[in-house]
Amino acid sequence: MAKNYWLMKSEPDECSIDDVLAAPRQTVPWTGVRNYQARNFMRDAMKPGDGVLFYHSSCAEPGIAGIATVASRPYPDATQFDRDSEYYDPASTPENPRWVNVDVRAVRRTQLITLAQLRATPQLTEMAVLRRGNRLSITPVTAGQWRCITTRLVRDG
DNA sequence: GCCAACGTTGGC
DNA sequence: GCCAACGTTGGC
Repeated sequence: MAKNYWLMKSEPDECSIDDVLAAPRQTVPWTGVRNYQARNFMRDAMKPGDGVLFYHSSCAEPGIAGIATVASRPYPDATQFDRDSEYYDPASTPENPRWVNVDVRAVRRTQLITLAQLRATPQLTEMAVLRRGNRLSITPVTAGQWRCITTRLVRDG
């Protein structure tokens, strides 16, 4: 099957692209997703090797800060069973887990492409993350959008 | 801190 | 199944 492409939001205060690059094997488990639509993307559509635009949100300069890749199949999110975790879900059981995550491996940090720059790019006006009121932490990216953005990154660093 | 937008919850 | 209330996200 062909590669899919995704945009994944992370608050840099929690986990920045540099944090992922500094992690063992430059890989982190993408835990804590508690939205069904975002979960379903991981569970049903993501494959190892898919391309990821690493987006920094809820920060001074929101935008795409790096390139990453999906590094595992989906598996149960361990934080849902951890009573001490802010992501603990008492309604979920190991026999019937509600939440899953994939692993994400950072490929490289890039020059920041700001939200304003994304909005100003005519080829990107249809990007899901730019839609009004969008709150999804994981959104699909088309091959054309991926090409537009990564080409720009190759050109500008 | 504000607030628009949207998801979830729970009473009915 | 409806829908109001509430909570969360996330840019500004």
